[in-house]
Amino acid sequence: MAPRRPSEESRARGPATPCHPLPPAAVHRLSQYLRCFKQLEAQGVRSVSSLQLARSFHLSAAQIRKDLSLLGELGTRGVGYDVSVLVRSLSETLGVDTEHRLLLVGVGNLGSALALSPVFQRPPFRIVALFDRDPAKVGRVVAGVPIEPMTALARSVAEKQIRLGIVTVPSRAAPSVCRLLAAAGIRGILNFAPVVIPPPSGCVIRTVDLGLQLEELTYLLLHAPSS
Amino acid sequence: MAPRRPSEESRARGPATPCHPLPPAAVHRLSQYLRCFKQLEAQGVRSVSSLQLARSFHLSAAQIRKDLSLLGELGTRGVGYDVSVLVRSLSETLGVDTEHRLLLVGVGNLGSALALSPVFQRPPFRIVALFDRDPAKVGRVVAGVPIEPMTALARSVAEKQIRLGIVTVPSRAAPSVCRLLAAAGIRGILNFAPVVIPPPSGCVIRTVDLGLQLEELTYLLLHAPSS
DNA sequence: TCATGTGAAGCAGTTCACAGCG
DNA sequence: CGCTGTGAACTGCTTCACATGA
Repeated sequence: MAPRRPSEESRARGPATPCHPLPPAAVHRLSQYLRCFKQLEAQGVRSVSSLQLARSFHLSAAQIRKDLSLLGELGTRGVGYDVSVLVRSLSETLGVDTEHRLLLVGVGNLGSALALSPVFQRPPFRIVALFDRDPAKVGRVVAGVPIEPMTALARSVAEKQIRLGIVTVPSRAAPSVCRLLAAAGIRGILNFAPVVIPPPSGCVIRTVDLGLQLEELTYLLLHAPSS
Repeated sequence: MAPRRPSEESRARGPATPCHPLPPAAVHRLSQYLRCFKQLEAQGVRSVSSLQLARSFHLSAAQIRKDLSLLGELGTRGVGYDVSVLVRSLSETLGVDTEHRLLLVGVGNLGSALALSPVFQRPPFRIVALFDRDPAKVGRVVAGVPIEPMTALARSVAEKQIRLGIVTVPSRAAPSVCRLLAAAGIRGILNFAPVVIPPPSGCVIRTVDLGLQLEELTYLLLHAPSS
């Protein structure tokens, strides 16, 4: 079924990333898997079976096999998967085998905290530019990066070739900031303001909404086991 | 279609919370809808049709109608929906018509930022207790709440009747902290540490993982329109 | 023999099209 | 006539069961 050429040179320089239209649900899980594979790698584990993985991840073994088979035949029948192969393959598919430079707009409490987060203290993600509308903040340095005024945004994006952005401005300002980023060439945005933002063309916006997460929890609390 | 078993005890309860087993995907959207309805209400809008809503939310009208019909017949045929009815009904279903007291463990950069977030400055969510392992932080006041030592956790949960928790501790500590919370009686946890945590019985854990969100974005960047 | 990879079955969620009601 | 509410078709994801190959 896999519409891939069974040529022997499987690790050739050519696109081992054959324009995958992976199911979104699978992408999410692959990301989780990658995290766990890296953990196993750090522990010195060389090989795992789908059953072992299932127990660690609290998922089904069939699910894991199907997800991994989407990337090609990564395992060895009768044996299992080689952890380092998994890490390499997943990293490549998800696009995290190269560095990604990010900018962050809105250096308030949340913005500062995110900029200082461990995620950005090692590859592949690195924050290389900070912006804030408040002139009093401009010039201050957070996480080793100086805060610039909004007027410097477009130029920085072009110069530093930034394609990803994080938006931690008040809800009111978020839609216009996202439009601004998209216009400057940003291709993907992680937005922390609790508002629905009209998606600019050519730019994906993913909103992380604390209140929404909490409401889903309260629903479960209300309509789940043991009242 | 909602009442599959017409002769059961479906009308037994007065309140419109008939032990809904709503699809998780629908719960997520209802939460989003509620946000928008509140916004419309604040703007003075009294009535909307599913088509108008679809345009504002960037969703399909059929989806909205189906989701809302899960809660009963909230609309008026030929007219549309009454905004205040929607707000009341959704709030009740999601369980946000009453106050929810939360605790937060791990008052570092991220923890402090979350505690100061606008979400907690008005109902229904309120942070009423902070905890940190670091003795140097104990006693400090953040967002009007004093930081307590971990040893005070179980007692506070019981005394203040807290059922929800936010965990912003380092990944290493997160699993044991979650076990601790569950043992103390916490029923739902929002975890910000990028680790897979074995779900304790009787307690739902929802993990918000920044790195995971970013990886999904990079995948889209890599395998989506206009390279 | 073992665990993978995969068609096929099963299920959930979404979209469609129209019946029903104001 | 307009818009909701909803069975029915449809799509896509998950689970199953087994053939495949080390």
